[in-house]
Amino acid sequence: MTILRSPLADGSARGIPDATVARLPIYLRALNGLTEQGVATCSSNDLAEQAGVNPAKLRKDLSYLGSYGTRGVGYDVEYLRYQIAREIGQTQDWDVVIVGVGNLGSALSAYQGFSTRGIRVAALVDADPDRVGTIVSGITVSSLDDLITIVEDRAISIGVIATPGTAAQEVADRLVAAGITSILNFAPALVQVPDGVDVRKVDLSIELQILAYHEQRKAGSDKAGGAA
Amino acid sequence: MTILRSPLADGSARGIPDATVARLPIYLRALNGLTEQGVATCSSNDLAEQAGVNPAKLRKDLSYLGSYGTRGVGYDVEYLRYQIAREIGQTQDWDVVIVGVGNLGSALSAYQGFSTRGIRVAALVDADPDRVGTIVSGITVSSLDDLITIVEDRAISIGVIATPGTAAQEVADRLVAAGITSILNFAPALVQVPDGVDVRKVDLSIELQILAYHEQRKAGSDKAGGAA
DNA sequence: ACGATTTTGTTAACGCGTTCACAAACTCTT
DNA sequence: AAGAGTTTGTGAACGCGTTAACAAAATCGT
Repeated sequence: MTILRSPLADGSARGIPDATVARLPIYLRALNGLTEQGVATCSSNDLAEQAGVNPAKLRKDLSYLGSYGTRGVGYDVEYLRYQIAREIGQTQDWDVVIVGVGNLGSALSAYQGFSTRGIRVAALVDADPDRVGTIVSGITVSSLDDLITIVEDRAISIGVIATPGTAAQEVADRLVAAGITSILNFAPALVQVPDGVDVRKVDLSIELQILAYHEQRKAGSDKAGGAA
Repeated sequence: MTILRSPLADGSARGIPDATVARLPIYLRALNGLTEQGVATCSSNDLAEQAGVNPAKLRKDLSYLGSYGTRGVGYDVEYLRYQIAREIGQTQDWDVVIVGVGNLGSALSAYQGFSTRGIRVAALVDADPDRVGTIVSGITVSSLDDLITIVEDRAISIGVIATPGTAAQEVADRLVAAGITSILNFAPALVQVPDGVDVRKVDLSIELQILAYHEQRKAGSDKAGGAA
């Protein structure tokens, strides 16, 4: 239980704010775009525009990583790209296991965007015996009962829940029991996990419901769409 | 151009914070769960636990809508459910058009969670002629060129981008031209839209990259996984 | 009827994140 | 070499969201 936070013991910056961490992949993508355009150097203004953020915010975010720019010049695109990639662990590939090979799980397993961002779908798992053994996106679907073996053998630390909401907690428990310490939950249910396990939630319905709220607000000004 | 914000002219509360709006669907789901369990009344503690938030936060959120609870008693589940549903526009169904019927678009069109949350996939659109005319989730795929007609005929105000990143801006432009005023963007690219159009972004890779960052942090304590 | 108990609605403090503004540091021109 | 022009890195102000704390208002028990 080495809980010691080690405040900047080595060179690496520690304690990067969550909001910044969430933006680093965006910067990385923007830098990749600049590289493809043949841009070798960029200012914080350039990069901020590419990433769709305030330049000051960008600079502050980068300052948490270190001083990788040059005053009066800007940032070396390739150098900064590598530094961010190293910081967020994208110098290596991360294996993930997807639980639930329905429509969403299948789509995720085929998602093109993962491989270029250091994410590799290493295994597919489903509870339905009819699905076990079938091949999806080139991967043979395994049984949920084999989860522990799969996770241990391939040293997987990230799991994705793409099941119905009713199965989410059960799956989460099994993932944790298998040694998974990070979970991305697409199921419309919140899962309880022990300390030390990270959970992020993506809720497709809620995103649309939020948009619907704003739509109603817009319409309300004109036609006063009351629930008469 | 009635930009007047009308500070609580009628009964409806105005200016609900974004963070609160994002949680209202969660409360709604929690309330539905309580209804299914046959619970008729609940305290803020009960509901907050179901929703996975702080009770004080829940009460503050609800206070933006009005005073729908009873001191010493709690909230009537059905009554509160209706009030929230009305506030976020879920007393009606919202039609959405999904652009891009690849793996992700197909999965979204089949997603069970939408219908129970007032979201109805009203149309599917794709630029690929081979896909146009095929039937996906019971819906005939239309051509991207027919977008304007579809949106106008069915009075759709919400669009979903489920295309590759390279097509995202082009699709967004077409959606806006067709009259769409809210966009949910799944493509790994940021899109520019004029004022008055809301865009929300869901980035599947980034969610996993954020988890990978934390995984690296965890592992770093033990094996100092340096990029030597 | 009245005090004890429960629970909401709200105010105030706190913390985090964003943004501004500017000194430090670099390049370029003359 | 020195000043003008750029651009980074960061300290400070600001704003939003979260949380704690408590008064107001209802029920319950006697």
